[in-house]
Amino acid sequence: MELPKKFKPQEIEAHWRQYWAETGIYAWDPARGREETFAVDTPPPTVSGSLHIGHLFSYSQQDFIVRFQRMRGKNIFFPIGWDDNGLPTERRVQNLYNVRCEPHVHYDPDLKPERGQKGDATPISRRNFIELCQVVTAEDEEAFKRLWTLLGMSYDWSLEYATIDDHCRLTSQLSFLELLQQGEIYQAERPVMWDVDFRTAIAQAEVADKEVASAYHFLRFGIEGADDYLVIATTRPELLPACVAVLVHPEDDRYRDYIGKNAVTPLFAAPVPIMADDKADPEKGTGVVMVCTYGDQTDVEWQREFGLPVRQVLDRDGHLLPVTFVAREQLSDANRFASLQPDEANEVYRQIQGKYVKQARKALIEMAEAQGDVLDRPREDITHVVRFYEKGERPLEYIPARQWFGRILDHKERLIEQGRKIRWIPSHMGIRYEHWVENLNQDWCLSRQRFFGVPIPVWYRVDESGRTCYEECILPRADQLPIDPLSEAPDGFTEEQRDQPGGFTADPDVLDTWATSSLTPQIATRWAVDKERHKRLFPMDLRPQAHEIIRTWAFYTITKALLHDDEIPWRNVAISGWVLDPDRKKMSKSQGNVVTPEPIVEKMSADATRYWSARARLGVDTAYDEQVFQVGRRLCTKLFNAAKFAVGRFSDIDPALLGPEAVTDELDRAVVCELRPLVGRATQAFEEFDYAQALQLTEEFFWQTFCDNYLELAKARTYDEELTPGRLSACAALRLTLRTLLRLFAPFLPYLTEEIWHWRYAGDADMHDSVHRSPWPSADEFAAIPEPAVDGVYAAAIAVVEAVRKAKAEANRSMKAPVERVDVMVRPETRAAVETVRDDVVRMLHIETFAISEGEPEQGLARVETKLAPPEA
RNA sequence: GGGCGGUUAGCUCAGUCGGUUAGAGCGCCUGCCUUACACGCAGGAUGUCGGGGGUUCGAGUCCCUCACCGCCCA
Repeated sequence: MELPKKFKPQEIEAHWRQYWAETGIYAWDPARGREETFAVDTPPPTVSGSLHIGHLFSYSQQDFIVRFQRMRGKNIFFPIGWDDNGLPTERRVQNLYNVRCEPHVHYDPDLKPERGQKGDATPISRRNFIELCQVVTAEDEEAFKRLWTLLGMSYDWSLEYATIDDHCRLTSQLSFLELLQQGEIYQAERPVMWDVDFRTAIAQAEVADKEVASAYHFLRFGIEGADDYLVIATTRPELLPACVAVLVHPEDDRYRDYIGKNAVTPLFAAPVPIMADDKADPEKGTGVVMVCTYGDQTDVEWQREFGLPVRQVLDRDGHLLPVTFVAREQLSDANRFASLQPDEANEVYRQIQGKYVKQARKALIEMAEAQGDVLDRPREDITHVVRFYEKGERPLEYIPARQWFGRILDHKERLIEQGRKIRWIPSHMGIRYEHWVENLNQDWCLSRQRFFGVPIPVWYRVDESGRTCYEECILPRADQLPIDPLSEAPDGFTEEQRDQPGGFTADPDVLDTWATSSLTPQIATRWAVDKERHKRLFPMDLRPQAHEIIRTWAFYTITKALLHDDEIPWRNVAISGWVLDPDRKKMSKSQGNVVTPEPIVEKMSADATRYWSARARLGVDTAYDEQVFQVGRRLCTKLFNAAKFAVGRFSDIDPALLGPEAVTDELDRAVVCELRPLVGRATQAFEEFDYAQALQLTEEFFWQTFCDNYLELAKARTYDEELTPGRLSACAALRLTLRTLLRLFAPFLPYLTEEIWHWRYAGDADMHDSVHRSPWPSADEFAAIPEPAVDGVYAAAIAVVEAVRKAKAEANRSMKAPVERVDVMVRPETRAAVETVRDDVVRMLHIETFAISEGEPEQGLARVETKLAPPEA
């Protein structure tokens, strides 16, 4: 094979990318046993999210570990999927086509909306909407797949899945039915955290706290039967009509006398009890708090604890519902709004009814100002923390709704135990998991009032009066899955009976995307359809992921594994850090500091990109720094050149003459002695998932020991005209050392190492055609090479070389400048080592006279005096 | 407010069990086209290891404390 003259990474990478695809070297072998298998559960990326440099970073980090394990002989199970179901896709479709899903709109088979339309969003049917989602995700998946391939990810593409595909829907629905049967899933009507824009319930894991500007409004509440008032401070005056009680702290002397009386809300004149509770913070506002339906989580708790009435004023869009105030004696279950002055209250409410929260707030405050005796004092601007849906734009509301829930609060202790059985890298990430579980305070809300997701596989009976009987679920058989209850009728019913008295109705909701994403191990093992295969792959060995999804992906996956299999899902979790912008800020689309990955790979090469990722240890955030890519590129160039040279020195010698037994020269044996601990340390680092350390050690050895020193020392012998033992020894040592280094670099630089491998190593009997299936280096390979007879051979050579080089540098002379005389003084015990390397040193440095004497050097191994030959005129 | 992580050369980062004079790369300076590589080679300069206190024969490393930065959770 003719060696290429110039290093052209793009050509090399394109070539080997194709080779890997054709040879299928990354395929999992289902025939091999569990103990020799290494199974990886990679979180499928959200394809509708934008690709960014962080993807390259964390996904290549998992590939380093996987490639190491593959070379250790493991049968790698490394599937990849796409997380396409859920809100990000829906939102992307809405924005892309300017459409809005309206379930009551009829399906239009010819609908072909154009992208980038302006104006009001077009309402389209649920089915049309889902079809658009599928179009968009298919495109996005291609973009991701292209990037992973470009980057050299060693996935087994035959295991590819998408969280909305048939198999994933089947798995997710089966999980739902199993847990329902186990009693781990239940229905309840209760206030849930609700995003008014997306019109859906969400779970605790999807909440993001944000600091926002707000204001306390100080409202005077009258006291029933007394000419007195209390001042409450509220940031949500629009909920005044929903007020059901007033609370103070039991120890708060200011208000002790009011407890047990009734307060009267301003504007609405609703009588509400004044009660005491520890959770009323005397320091906050005036120390008097109004309880509403529902201002926040505490309101929900107070309502439940005190059995307070529910006065729902917000609808699912965040508008104020129509309500009517009546006199207290006319109160009924259907009408819970009491007022001492119903006419006035209704007049006030009419001004805010139908408005959004913010406008209602404004209108109510204006009315309060107009009344004169309602506002106690001017508003006080504050900032406070408000809960948002992580993808939402307006604060969450608490809206009562019937939902499916998964029991997690009952299992907190066990979930913490499960977390402790898993090795977290770095270990403090496990603490974050524990804290998350400890702080859980709600069961998992599983229902989403959305469209592009896995349908909840449930129908309900409709009784003769047309009422939906939620307590009478009709469930599909496992062999019917996946199923869409909105388009399929349950056994024993016909489609005509849908939504009819005496018939059935479908649960219209889809599952939380995490209900499916939490099953990625089960999806990949095919738990739903092949229990035998599942057993052979589960628990998996590794879950690589980023730290922001510990509370979601890791947590829910651990939960599902516990509930289904009473197991941990994986033994190790490797947490990658984030890529920050050069100012150490988190990259985000809104800040405009996102780096697009594909051009980077094309410009820098995949290997250089991977080098950059490999320099960062697990869990450590990294500032985006193009200089590091340059370092990677230089390393590649250096490796290319060094390999080309080394291979060129031995390529015309029969490899049979270049086995370990040919390494007879003491210096060559000494460099093998340097190599041995490198292999040991790099292996150990990799075993501890510290690929960065392995790379650093390898790189250091390669550059300094191999290139700068050993190659130069051995070079002269490789130019011997005859096949002398010295030449053979040098060539054999070069061949073996480079062969080892290539494999140590292979997980990081898969393209270049594969290229070089195929120059001369692919045919080695003890190796594989591909460097990536060849065995990871071990000390056994060098067992046939004895250690040098005397100690310190390599160090002795370096001591002399460094001194002479320094003399040349200080004289501003070329490194090839001839040296008239070198006098080396060493301790007697070092003399033999210097004698050993004498010839190589003399030839390398162009020394005419080389004298060794014994003595006591002031510092270091040797005192070296160098006399350069005079420069030629 | 609670928790976790970090703070080492101008920049980006290593630093093993507490042990010699604290390291690398980039950048900077001085040279060198050397039969692999100038994307290279040789040499050089560069530190209050965030501050303070403690343990120890000895602390970048262990303990306490403070400051600042980031993240997670209230």
